[in-house]
Amino acid sequence: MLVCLRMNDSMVMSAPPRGTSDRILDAAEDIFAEKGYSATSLGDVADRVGIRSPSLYNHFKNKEALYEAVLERLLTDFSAPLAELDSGPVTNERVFQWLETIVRLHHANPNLARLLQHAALSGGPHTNQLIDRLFRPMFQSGAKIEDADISLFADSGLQPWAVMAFNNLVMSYVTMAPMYRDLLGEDPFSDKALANQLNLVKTLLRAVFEYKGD
Amino acid sequence: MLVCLRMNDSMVMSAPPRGTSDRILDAAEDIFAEKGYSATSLGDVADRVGIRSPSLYNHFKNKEALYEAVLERLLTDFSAPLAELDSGPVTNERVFQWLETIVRLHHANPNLARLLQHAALSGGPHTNQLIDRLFRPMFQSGAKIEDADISLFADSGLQPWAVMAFNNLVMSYVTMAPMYRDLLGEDPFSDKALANQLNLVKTLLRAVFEYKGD
DNA sequence: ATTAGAGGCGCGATTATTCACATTTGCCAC
DNA sequence: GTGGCAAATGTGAATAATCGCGCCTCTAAT
Repeated sequence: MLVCLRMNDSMVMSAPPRGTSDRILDAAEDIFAEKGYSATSLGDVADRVGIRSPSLYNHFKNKEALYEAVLERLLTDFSAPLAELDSGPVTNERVFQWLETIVRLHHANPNLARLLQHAALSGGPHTNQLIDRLFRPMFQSGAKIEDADISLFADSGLQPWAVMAFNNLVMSYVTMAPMYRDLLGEDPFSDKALANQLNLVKTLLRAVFEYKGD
Repeated sequence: MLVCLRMNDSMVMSAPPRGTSDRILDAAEDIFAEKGYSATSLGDVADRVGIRSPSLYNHFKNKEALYEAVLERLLTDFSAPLAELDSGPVTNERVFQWLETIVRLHHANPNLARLLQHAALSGGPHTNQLIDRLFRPMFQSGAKIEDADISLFADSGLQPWAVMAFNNLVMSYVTMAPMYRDLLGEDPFSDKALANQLNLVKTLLRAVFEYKGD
């Protein structure tokens, strides 16, 4: 027996405004990020969306295509803010901006870091795609270093490793978050924790800049 | 047709000296570290050992018990060298030793870091066990900080976060190793890379110690 | 001869994927 | 509005592959 045959405006507004495809992407992103590609079952994804797993195939060709779509959406979200920082010479100030940007991005959505970590661990075929889109721009951007403070690691050829080290510092905070919660008894994604992380990581960067070698 | 009915001494020496149980542990450790618990199939483990998967049950009760054994062996390997550092007051010099020790340990066997990262990502029931055995001793060891240089983060309550940051720096180098290989074109586990990593991470620590705040 | 350890067989559960079918939705002529 | 039609989107059933795991047999070394 049907009670309501027609929807009025208020019902439209209270309903989730996102399409099914987007809701599938949301659910799949979370579960892929948590369990990795092969341990994720399409049944789990479908359950979270509230549909049966065969219905997924109305929106995505197969599991691999769903993963690619999740990755694509994440990469575009992260690439845009980072591309802004790629113009002009690399200065002391710009490095601080870059660091603060990636900290805030990964706090706002931890899933890219988690997906990347899964890919790196398994060494699967998705690894290269992530490298090309996220990391290679950081090194082959024609950006020249002009600030003398950054020359600490430049001499010894350690600079790319140092950049990756700071990047890992940020990403591992996110991928280790459940452990932080249990170990230190604090929500690692609270505003307070974000401020802590920003403080810590910028202090570290400042120490590097002000440390004039041995 | 059997050609050799009895083994002589030279044959014993040329054969792998380890028992089947140990070879299973070796194989399982690698595969668990690579794919995580649920994505690891006992068939893969058995294949690498060179036996059929039901034979595994002659040595381990089930998949979970095999994982526990792998974890136990890794934890004992890592706990011993770190326990040495836990006696006496925490000095500047001792922190450098701790850092060098964990870098060398994780280079010698990257699997613990990978296993830990998988556990942290999935937030599974193994996480707490790892926390208790690896990290909690680092914080609740009655060790008192005596060296004034370490007081940088002590005031702001950031110290445990700073310790975890340096720890993550080391572990993420290992868990991201495949990505380093593709991105920088170098073997991340070569002796040269180990020296690089030690140089970088100790420079960072020295910078923190010599940086006297804002 | 006893026994540890390996192989073969197969059950039951889960997985990705397909297919045939039901239902809803957007749209257009009237 | 109304009727109808096609496309989009849902469902249950079925398939083939894989997985963890138990049972039984065989073999080789003590």
